[in-house]
Amino acid sequence: MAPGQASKTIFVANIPYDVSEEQLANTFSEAGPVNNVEIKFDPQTGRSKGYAFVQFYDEATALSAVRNLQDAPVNGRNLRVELSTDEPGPRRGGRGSRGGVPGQPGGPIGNAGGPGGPPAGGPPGGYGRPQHDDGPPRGYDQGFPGSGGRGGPPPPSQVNRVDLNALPEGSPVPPGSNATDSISKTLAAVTPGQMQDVMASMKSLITTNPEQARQLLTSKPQLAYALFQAMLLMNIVDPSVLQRIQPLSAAAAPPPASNFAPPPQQNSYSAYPPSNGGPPSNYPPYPPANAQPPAAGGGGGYNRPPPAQVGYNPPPQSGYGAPPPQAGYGTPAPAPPASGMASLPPSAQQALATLPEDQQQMLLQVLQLTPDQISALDATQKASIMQLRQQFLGAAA
DNA sequence: GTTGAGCGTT
Repeated sequence: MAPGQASKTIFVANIPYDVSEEQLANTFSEAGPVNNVEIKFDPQTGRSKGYAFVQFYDEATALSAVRNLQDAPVNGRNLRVELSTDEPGPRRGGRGSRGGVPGQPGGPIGNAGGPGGPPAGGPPGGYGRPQHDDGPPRGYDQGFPGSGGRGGPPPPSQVNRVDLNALPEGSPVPPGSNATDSISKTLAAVTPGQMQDVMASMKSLITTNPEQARQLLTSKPQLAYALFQAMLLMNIVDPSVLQRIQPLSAAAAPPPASNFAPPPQQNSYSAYPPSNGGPPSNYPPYPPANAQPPAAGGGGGYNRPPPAQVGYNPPPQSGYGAPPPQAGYGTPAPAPPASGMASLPPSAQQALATLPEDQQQMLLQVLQLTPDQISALDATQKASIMQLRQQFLGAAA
């Protein structure tokens, strides 16, 4: 290894036996995005050995953690924090497929099976390990499933940085329209390619710099809203997700406009606590344990629960109510108004006017469905149609 | 109580 190489991983000792990896992740995310946390367990007793390894995405953050969280009190003990010196890999008996020090850890992720690791299932010692993991058994992983190719922690050079201070304020909402209308219109003027670009960038930011992504989305709720809308348009997210978050949002805050839900704030993605300077928000110390009991799973570290259903699951393929934008649904060419449009509210007409004609036709049909016709559809179709109607008709839906 | 896995071979 290169001389003077610092480790991305810190060694944390003096951890109380009853502290979970999640708590540690939470604690150390104060220094920066945490890649992985692994408390070491005694395989015989199933008990924590009182120390852990916390991996960050870069050395600087690891150093910062050593400085800032040295002696941090956790459940009545003061953590001892040092840069880790040892590698988990090859020196221990096995033939090291992890030889040496990789430029980047290919390590903490990509474990196929479930064996090994500390007994997460049922430690005899009566030490109750908080149950949160399911899925990939290795460590506390950050990152999204799905496309993108690389699952591992990005090298610092690839970490996305957004200058949050340089963001434009956005344009004012035109009179006679509301924010959600404006967002819909803006989206309608964006080509699928652009939309995908934005998605990819956002995904990348979330993956590499979750804290900033959180700040971004929190401080620019219109972005969050637009992204969600885009995901619906692109069939990345099933419209039924809407049904699930809507009551939550409505209960949490009064709707800003007559339309539906504000951006999904702290729903399933309260990843990191505010390190500093973030917008005010209430964080639970760590995600409440109201999750469904996972099957005893997993060896290694703790996996931060992924955002519930909002994965990259391609929803229904066919027979799907919403118009899947085939090609160029973004062309902002103002088409001549279709005939039935007069029956729509002005804001809906405006929104429609930004769409290509074939889409206008389709939307008109959807918007003008009678309740009887709608109720004849299956649940999925109904959901997407309701979504469209709400989008274009607002309260009139 | 204080520096970490083993499986099994493209």
